[in-house]
Amino acid sequence: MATPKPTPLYPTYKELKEISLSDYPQLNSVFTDNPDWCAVHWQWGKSFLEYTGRNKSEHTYVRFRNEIERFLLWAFFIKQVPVDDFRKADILEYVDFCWKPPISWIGNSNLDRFVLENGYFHSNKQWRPYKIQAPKSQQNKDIDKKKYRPSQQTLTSTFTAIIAFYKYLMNEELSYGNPAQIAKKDCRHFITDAQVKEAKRLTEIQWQFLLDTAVEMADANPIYERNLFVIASLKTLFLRISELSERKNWSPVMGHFWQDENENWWLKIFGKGRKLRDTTVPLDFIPFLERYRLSRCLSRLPSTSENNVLVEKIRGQGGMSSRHLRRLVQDIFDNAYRKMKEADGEQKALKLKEASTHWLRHTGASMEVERGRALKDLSEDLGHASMATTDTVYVQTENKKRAESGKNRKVN
DNA sequence: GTATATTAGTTCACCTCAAC
DNA sequence: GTTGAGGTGAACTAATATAC
Repeated sequence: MATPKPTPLYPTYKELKEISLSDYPQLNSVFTDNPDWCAVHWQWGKSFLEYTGRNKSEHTYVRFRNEIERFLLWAFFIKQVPVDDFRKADILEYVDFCWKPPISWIGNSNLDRFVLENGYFHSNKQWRPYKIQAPKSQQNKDIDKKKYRPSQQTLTSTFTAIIAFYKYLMNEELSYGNPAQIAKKDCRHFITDAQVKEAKRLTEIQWQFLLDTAVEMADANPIYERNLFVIASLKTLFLRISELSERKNWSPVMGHFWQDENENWWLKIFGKGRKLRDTTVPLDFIPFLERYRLSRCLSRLPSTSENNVLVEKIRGQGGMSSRHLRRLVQDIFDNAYRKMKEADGEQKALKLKEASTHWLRHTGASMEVERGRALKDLSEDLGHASMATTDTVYVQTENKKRAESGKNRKVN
């Protein structure tokens, strides 16, 4: 039997909120051409996703939308059984499907689900529920679709989403059990991972090189003052890229730098999980703040009431999106990579090519650990809810001990 | 502390619009 | 009118908050 063609089921949250099926001709035909329960289940999915979009972060919406969409597509077209009739075995069957989806359900590029044309949202025929990601090293697009395998993380997320979906249905008294919860324990695709993670950080030398490059670029062309300020902030203040960017419920402004009664500088940060924190601002960082402010024709140091955006757009108004901030950082990485390759050879520069913005947070924090900063203080500056996170991710006390004790083993 | 749930970062492709 | 700064949507992986 030929595998049915997949079709998108849910648009973005903004579009879902005001969806009218008469504007979605192909989506609508899915319900007229299939058993009645399909339309009912689509409505269940819709209300679950609306609930997610309303109460959770936009990332969670996207995450759950993708999973619920796939799950329903499988139930509609492959299994052809209503999801409230599913047992553990059915969920396991679905996960096997996710582990190795049919080639015709895998794409290799990002495509819109729906295309607006003449006032109608047409389902994009090219869209696929799964996507194979070519590794950064091999950019050619003809990667073999048979090689598609979701990562362990992805598999976990799949379960998480379906479990959350069933929980919602149970609360609404639409389903009487949570088969996904039980199936997870029996899934044969999970492997226990005790591998030592490779540190995602730059060495002291690489960081120095990066900073020098940024300073040089800013000296040569003031347009790069912004890039310099961004990388200095990310590394020295251990920021996440999102914490510098404009978000729906928070706009970082210069006034978030403030001084306590002992003239210590602090920066107010709105972090992950809607947590507000103050991070210490070292004296060494102040000159970088000053030079960026002077390049923007602001006073040398910010005042508490100042509401100029923290990082300014060159064109347009308002704060920057995380996407473009990332590009600014990448620009410096690229330049530093080229320079280091010329100076010290490809091998030494390689890390600069691999590095991404989050590495700066890691680099800053790890260097603090090496300088002997108390774990508790560091944990507060990073904005972690628990010190255990700081230890496992940044310090890796256990691995260091193990490496040390294993180092001097003899061969004979 | 561990396991689970949620939220963020990464990368790609393509789009839009402000400033020259 | 170009052009490049900046935006959006997508699918994935990583980080980390929170429940247990």
